[in-house]
Amino acid sequence: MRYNFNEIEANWQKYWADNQTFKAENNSDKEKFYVLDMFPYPSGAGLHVGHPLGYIASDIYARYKRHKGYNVLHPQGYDSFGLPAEQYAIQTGQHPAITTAANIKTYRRQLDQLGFSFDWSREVRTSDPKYYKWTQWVFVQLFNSWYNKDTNKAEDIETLVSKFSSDGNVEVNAVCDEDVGEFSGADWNSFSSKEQQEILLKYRLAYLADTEVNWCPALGTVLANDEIINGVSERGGHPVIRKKMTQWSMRISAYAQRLLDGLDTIDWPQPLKDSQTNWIGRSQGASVTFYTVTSSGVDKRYPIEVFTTRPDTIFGASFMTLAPEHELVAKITLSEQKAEVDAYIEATAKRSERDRMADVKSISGAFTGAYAEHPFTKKPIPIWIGDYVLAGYGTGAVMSVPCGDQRDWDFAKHFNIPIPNIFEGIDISEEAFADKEKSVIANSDFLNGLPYKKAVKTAIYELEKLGQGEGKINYRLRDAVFSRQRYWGEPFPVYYVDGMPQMIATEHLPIELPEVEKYLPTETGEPPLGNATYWAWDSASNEVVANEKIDHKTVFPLDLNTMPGWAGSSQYFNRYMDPHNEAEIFSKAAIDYWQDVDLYIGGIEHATGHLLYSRFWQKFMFDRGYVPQDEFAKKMINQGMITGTSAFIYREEKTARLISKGLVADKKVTPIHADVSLVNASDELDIEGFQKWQPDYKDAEFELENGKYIVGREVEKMSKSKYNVVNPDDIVKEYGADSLRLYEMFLGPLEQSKPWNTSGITGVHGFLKKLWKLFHSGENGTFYVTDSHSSVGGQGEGPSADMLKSLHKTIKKVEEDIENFSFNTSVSTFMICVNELTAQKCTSRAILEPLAILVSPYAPHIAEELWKKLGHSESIAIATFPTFEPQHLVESSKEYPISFNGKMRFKIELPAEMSKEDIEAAVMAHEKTQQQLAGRTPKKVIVVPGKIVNIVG
RNA sequence: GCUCGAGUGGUGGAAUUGGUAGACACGUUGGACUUAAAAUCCAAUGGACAUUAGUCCGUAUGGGUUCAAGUCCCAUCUCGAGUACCA
Repeated sequence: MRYNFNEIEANWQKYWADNQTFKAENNSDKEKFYVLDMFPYPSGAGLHVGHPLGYIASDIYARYKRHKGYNVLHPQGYDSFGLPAEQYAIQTGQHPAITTAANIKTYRRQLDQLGFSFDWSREVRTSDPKYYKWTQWVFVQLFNSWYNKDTNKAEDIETLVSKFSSDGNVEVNAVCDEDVGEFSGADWNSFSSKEQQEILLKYRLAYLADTEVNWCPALGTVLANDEIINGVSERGGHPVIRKKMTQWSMRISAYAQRLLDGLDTIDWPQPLKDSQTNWIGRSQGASVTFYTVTSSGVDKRYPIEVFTTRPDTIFGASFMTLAPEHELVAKITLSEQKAEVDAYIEATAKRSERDRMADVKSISGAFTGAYAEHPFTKKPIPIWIGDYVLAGYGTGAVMSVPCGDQRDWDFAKHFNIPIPNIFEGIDISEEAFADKEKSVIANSDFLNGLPYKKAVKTAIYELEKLGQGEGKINYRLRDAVFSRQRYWGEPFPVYYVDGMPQMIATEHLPIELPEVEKYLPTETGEPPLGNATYWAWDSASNEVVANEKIDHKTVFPLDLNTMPGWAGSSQYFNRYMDPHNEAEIFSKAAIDYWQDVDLYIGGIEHATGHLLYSRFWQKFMFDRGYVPQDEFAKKMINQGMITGTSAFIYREEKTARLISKGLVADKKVTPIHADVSLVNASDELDIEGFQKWQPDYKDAEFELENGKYIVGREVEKMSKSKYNVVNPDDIVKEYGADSLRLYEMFLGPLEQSKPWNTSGITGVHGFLKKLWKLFHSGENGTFYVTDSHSSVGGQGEGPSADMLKSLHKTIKKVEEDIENFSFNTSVSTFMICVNELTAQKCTSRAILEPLAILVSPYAPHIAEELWKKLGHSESIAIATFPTFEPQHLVESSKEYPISFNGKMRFKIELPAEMSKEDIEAAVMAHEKTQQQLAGRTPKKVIVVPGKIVNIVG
């Protein structure tokens, strides 16, 4: 009887769906285990073989944990808001909801055919109003919160209001905008409601502010820092410019230190932690205040605050540099320098972010004519502006120490500014000396002779005495812009009264996305929601009404922006715990039971986006008492990418002939992608198929080698445009889902990226066939299993000692491998096991039953089929994972005295199944080892057949 | 530039705390079965010499520690990922 995988798989998938086999209960006496995948964005292209890699791994782990007796939560859903559906809508007029629904259908079919054990009853979609109701709700909670530095957590905004009305803001230690002035309790109470609202906005965790944003004209929207790669947009690669706009922002900077500290408490991959650490960019140093010198012609003693990590080099500061955008520039520039400075500012503003980054080498700047007083020497130092100082980092101003910083050195050299040397015995005539650990300070008054660390401390101490500085920690992490000028995203539950944002109460949520005729920005440049005619809020009836009813008395305009992609993905892992709850985001009982994610598998590309924002939201939710854990995922695994193996044909430039790879030599050729499905395993091109696929080459002349056209190969990212996409549907049809699952695991370590190569799948497919054949006798194809449970190694039809050994070796290895996520080596272990059992013609139930359970996480369908044939009525999903019983390998270990060369004696520990003679033979075979052992007296030598495993002592 | 990570056959990759390097699989070659093909099964497969036994060389390169190094240490080279005027 043939191994008919297609039939078997379809049957079991239906059985699992009909019986809701993988439904997780929120009430269970079992210990919980939560295995989470990053939910997919349902793109129009469907899945390729690279996408399910992480899902297969998490499914293996989830099934394994179920076998181990855990109540496993393994949900799946869709991150279904996003740009591609919107752009498709712009081009075709098709509503994004329709394309999204169609794409989800394809995804679901593709996921189902791979046999995943998802609990689909908990499916969420971020674009579903029932879901985004709670995304909007979290936003409202953020709006209604502020960050108290004294308690080091987020608190209800009402606690801030009551502080303001009793004592003003002087005693309040909050994370807030920098431009809040001081006021007393009496002041606060005398402010108008609008003034109060304006002040509160500067404290809220979700706040509205005029911020300089990354504006992408081509996409017509702003982008967060993590959505920009090398100065162009991540999606589409369009240029990005700086622009001031009123935007919603998230005060994630309040959590910078906690986001760093939290990394020590979670088991996440080191590269991922490193990239979050770099992104947060903590740097410890000092803030120093310089004052402008009035005698140089400036009208006032303006303070200029700078941030430095090297306060020890303060005596080497020979000038200051301000960012061209710095607000003081206009105030301090002397009239004779004004023309030059203005020209420079204008020139910088014109340069796009990209130009500025591409052109790091060229040095430019302008002198303001003003001077600042050095805090210690009291000597005047010139104030310059230069675009190497960034407005967005620190205070946008630096004290320039050319002898200790290469950029300052280059700037000083270029503009002929003196470079005083403050390092003992260091030559700085060719470059700056930045190695702080090796520096000893000189020419620096009270810092002379001090090493780096002491010098820093002393400098800060002296600055504090002067009242001109203090130790400070600076973070690179900026607040996250939260508004997008797009259609296909969560609308804000916000309307505006007198220009001030008002939140819509929970009971009136969700605010559903309005219908629009066009998905493009309006002619006046408003976001796409500006096209909606039914988009105003009636605060009397609490409902969305038509724009024409706006009267600014009870009917007000709604916010025209939508939320960014990461909004919906920042709380989905918690919503899965109680996805159908309409009264709460999740019940207390549900979150208390499930707590957090035990294993999260997904791509590292979300390191500074989704994964950072989600940690921020979780910490916020923790502060406000909604969740019991302040990190949402205990363990994280980043699966590698499966790359494609592209095929190339070579067109000779002059003749347009298509030349086989081996004949190209040094001819000038253009490589052209060929569809990988037209190439066989020996890299031979199906010429006829190729011409059918690309009719342009119908008459092309092919230059063959040995009558074949051989293509070139290159490993690239799998993508439609490279014609190297392998569709899992095709693989499943030909080899079955179990083969695909096994093969993706067999391909290599989970965390590593590796190229796809379809021809290798025959190896694991052969394994499954062998497993099948083991218990189906050849002639009539009947299922055959010996039921005898006679003793180990005994006569009759029970399992032999060798069979038990094969099985238990496998149990041990597979269990260890699953716990370590080394799925590739456990697949090899299965193959060895089945080969050994086949050689021994094993038909014993006592071997087959545990083996079926063992294999079932990897190849669930065939395992279920065997399980059923063994006479079980329940699904294998609830079977118990076999335990390793070492007595089948080694019944006991004894110690034997062994002598070498008649001289040395030591005891060895050996398995009972080996005779003393065997051991001696094994040891003697290692002549080298013997020689090397001479002169030492090991306490113990651990031996397995033919091998010395360890020498102790 | 900085921060991580990695270099093992023709290929993907194995190798517990240092303990027979190359498991397992692909590919290749030869054989069996077949009219033929597919499928299946068997054998060989790091290199060199020897073809019976065997010997020598081999984990990017050069050193070092150790009885013993793919594994630990130092230096160099190469590749990959992230980040980039962050003061």
